[in-house]
Amino acid sequence: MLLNIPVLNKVMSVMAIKKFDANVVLEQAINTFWQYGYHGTSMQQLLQATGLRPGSLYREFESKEGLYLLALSRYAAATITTVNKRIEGSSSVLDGIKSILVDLFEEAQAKDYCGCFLVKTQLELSAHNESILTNVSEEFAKIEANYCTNLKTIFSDEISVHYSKQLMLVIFGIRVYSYQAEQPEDVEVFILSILPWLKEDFA
Amino acid sequence: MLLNIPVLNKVMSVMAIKKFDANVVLEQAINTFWQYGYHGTSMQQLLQATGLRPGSLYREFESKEGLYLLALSRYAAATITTVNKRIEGSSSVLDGIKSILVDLFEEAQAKDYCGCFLVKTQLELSAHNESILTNVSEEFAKIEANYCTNLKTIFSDEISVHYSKQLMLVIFGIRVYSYQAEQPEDVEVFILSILPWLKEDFA
DNA sequence: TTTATTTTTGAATGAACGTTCAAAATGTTA
DNA sequence: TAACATTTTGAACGTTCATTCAAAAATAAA
Repeated sequence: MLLNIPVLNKVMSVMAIKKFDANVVLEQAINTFWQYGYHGTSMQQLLQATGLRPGSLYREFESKEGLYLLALSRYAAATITTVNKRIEGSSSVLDGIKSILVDLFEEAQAKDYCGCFLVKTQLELSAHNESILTNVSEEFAKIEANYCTNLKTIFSDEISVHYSKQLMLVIFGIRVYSYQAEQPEDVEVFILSILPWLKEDFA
Repeated sequence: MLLNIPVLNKVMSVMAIKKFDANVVLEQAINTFWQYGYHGTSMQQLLQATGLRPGSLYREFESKEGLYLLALSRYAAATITTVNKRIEGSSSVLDGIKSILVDLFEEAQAKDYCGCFLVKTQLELSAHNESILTNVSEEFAKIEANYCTNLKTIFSDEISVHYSKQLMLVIFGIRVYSYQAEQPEDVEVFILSILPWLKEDFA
């Protein structure tokens, strides 16, 4: 295989091909970190999960922390994409948001449920690594801004800002409350009782 | 000092006195674990925080895990006590609850804010230790039941159950959302917009 | 085939981890 | 003072941690 990457007027050829797909490896790393946390995950676990040897993993990702940061930003990007796809695929913005919240509750019924990677990172690492805290906060700000943008197609700017704050708080609440045993009898009713404006559907 | 502890018809005398107060040590351990998490806290840190030598600490608490579990249950007990004292010291149950929520937001402004020890434990250790997960869930159930009991002095049983669920979700939400930068302009207004029933004051 | 370049391998490394325990210190009783 | 029960001490232990790097393998161009 010849890649023909022009670098400084030269043509580089690749003499050995990577045996692994970095995207797949990242996905596996996300799942491991997500479940066990940063300090709770050992390199051994990551090597096992990815099937890589230490040398290869370090050549590609620099360090455990480097791998974690990449996993984190990958996860954050996927989150926003998922939200928007869900809203687009719904009959209305409010219906989309409502179904996102209902799903959060229902995901939590899975026995391997492990909450939100961003939230877990925030709580675990806020005391260790200020830059990660900033990093995660920025991602949450993006997510909130994204909800706000969607709400502005229905509500005034002021109300959209307010509702998107409520939304974030409730999402965080669901993310933690879901760990507790049983689901409310009717999840949708419960959500609408906290965020009644989700009922008014301007579709 | 003679303690005179009767054990099996004998009188035991204490020949050497403990130099530390186990309650103080526990408090110091709580603060360290609370801030850095279980895996993020090393025995070295705990020895430094408590001023104990490894032998003394292990003689008293068995292991790192033993110390953590004791710290956790101590923290949980203090939580319920604090809630009830706050409600008792308020002009009404609803006013007490409202002020608890407002305080949660304001605590988060402290630069050494580290959220809720129980929530952090739940998120960090749910994948490692099923018994801790159960433990924490039980504590949350107690806290929810305690809110419910207080609400029943005002509302019907059914409504109290419902409202205490809302309350727990919102508390979790505040606990996580607070990490994000700025406080809402008017915290009380924000809280009342999510839990409007806190407004109706039957004092 | 030789040369060139990149990737994989995996044993080895030093540091940090949680934990132990024999010896010393402590303070009361006899 | 001697005998004792209890606590403190802290060096040492074996393990696991994240990480490294010289050597081998892989692949394509010359």
